[in-house]
Amino acid sequence: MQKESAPICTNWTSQNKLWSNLAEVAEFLHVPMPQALQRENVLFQHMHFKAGQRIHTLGQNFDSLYLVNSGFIKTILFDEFGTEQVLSFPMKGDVLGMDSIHCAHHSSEAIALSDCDIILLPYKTIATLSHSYDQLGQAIFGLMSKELARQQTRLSIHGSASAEARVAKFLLSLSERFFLLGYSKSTFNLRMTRNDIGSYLGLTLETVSRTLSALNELGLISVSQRHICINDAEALRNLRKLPSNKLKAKISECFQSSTISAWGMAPALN
Amino acid sequence: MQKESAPICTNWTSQNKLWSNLAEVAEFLHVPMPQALQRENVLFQHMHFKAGQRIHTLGQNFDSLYLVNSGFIKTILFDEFGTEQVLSFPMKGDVLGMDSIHCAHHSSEAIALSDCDIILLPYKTIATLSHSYDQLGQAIFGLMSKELARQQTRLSIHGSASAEARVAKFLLSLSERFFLLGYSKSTFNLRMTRNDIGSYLGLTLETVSRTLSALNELGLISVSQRHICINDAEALRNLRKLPSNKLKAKISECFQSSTISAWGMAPALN
DNA sequence: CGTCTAGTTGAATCGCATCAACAAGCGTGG
DNA sequence: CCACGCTTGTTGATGCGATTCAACTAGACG
Repeated sequence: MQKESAPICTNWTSQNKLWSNLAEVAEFLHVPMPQALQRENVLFQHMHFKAGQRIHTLGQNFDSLYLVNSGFIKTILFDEFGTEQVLSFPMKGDVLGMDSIHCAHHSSEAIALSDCDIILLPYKTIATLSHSYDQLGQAIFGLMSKELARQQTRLSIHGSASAEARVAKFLLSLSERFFLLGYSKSTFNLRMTRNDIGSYLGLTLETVSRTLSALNELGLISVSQRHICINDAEALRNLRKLPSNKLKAKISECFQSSTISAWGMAPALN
Repeated sequence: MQKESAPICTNWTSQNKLWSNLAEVAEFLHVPMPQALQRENVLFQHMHFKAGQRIHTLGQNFDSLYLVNSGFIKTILFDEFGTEQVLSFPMKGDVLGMDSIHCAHHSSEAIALSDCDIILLPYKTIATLSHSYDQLGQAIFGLMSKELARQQTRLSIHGSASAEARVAKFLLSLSERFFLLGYSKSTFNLRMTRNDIGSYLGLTLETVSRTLSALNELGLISVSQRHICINDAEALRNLRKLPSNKLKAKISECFQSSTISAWGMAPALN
């Protein structure tokens, strides 16, 4: 259970500023880099944020996209009554701010959940570069499109899935993302509070807590505070809903045994 | 209550095909058209769909965006268990298919809710044009960004709002969109079923039906089948939740009068 | 005429939110 | 050091709101 004090950043020096050239950014975005542009001398500024700081705030002028080089972030939206809704948990390689391109001001906020190193991609620069460097423009199209598709599947989850299924899917998606970044897919630390998770999933923090406890009791995961260990990814994937409390009560009325084995993979039960 | 047999299309002939030039498409997308391109002779094909037909289907090769010239559409996503989730109700001026740019196949389906005239915007053409015609590329960025922002507010509604508030917001947004297209903002026909609305809002069709009835009884709207008349948009805007049934029951126990006036604007009640 | 789909309405149930009490972790300051 | 407040997380009891199941009506269509 590593202390967070040793950051994983590669090209990190103790200064607050650092610059990346176009080739580095291109690699980050998985865009092929044509020879003709190899000597383009555009530089992109890095910015450093401490945990809790805002990368951008509601209403702030929009002039730049943000590429996450290291660290963890949450983005939030405020509804008409001022309550906040968590939209995403960006991490290394993700791009923020695309939802604000269409207007002059940011419609959401982004808050660092840990110390972060962020690369600024001024929108004007990106737009200009897209001329001569069409693969970049296409890459941005691709990024936004993927983001749209992700939001759509989130919507469908919000629409229909049970609390258990939502939490399970959330854990699996984190697991997947950590894996793609080269970390363990089965054990990791949550960077956000139960409240944040609840907001993200459309649940209350109590429900999230209870659900994690339930999955823990079933042995599908092991939870202790923010440390998560996924024991049975397949079961999580197939999970629709846990047996209802009433059902549980009835069953445990019958079998007074204290160790009741694997229920929870509900396809059979539902 | 007009028959639908008289379409509103302007440049419609009885043929199934028709072509638009770049200037027309640009105007549709509200993109300024530079002189240099005035004589660009790109043509965009129209396609005609009858109500119930699919504009594109799940898994179909992606090679084109779709610009709605007339008619009403729903787009749907299938979750892992095959149940469908309504994603949007595009109408005149909206662009479909942007969620599939990032991969070779459509991840969703689009179904015509009425007869439709659709302009095909081949993605390759758009991408190529974006070179020389940078405002077009920016416009696409803008469209996708706006779509992202819209999805985000939908997510936040799904997360927190009551059934009444969701239905109210839905009606208001339709009203707004009709208004922007030059139709009445207060009276219109729904083109989709209660089931579609429910799926779109994350509710069941019964709940939608009940909610519409309730709003009707309160006089905020008038409903009769698919015909909607908005009587008090302001009240709809401010609506958080209706008084609970239990509360209602209690109140009507006390006042046995049959005409109980305007409750429903719940800010005071919540 | 019967059949099918769309919509309405009622009654019962369930899942999650709400309210509340409590434990654990953590920094602060006496 | 412990006392203190503060945030985060856990767990229990209760109730509301939306779902579910079901019966019924109204149109559309052949």
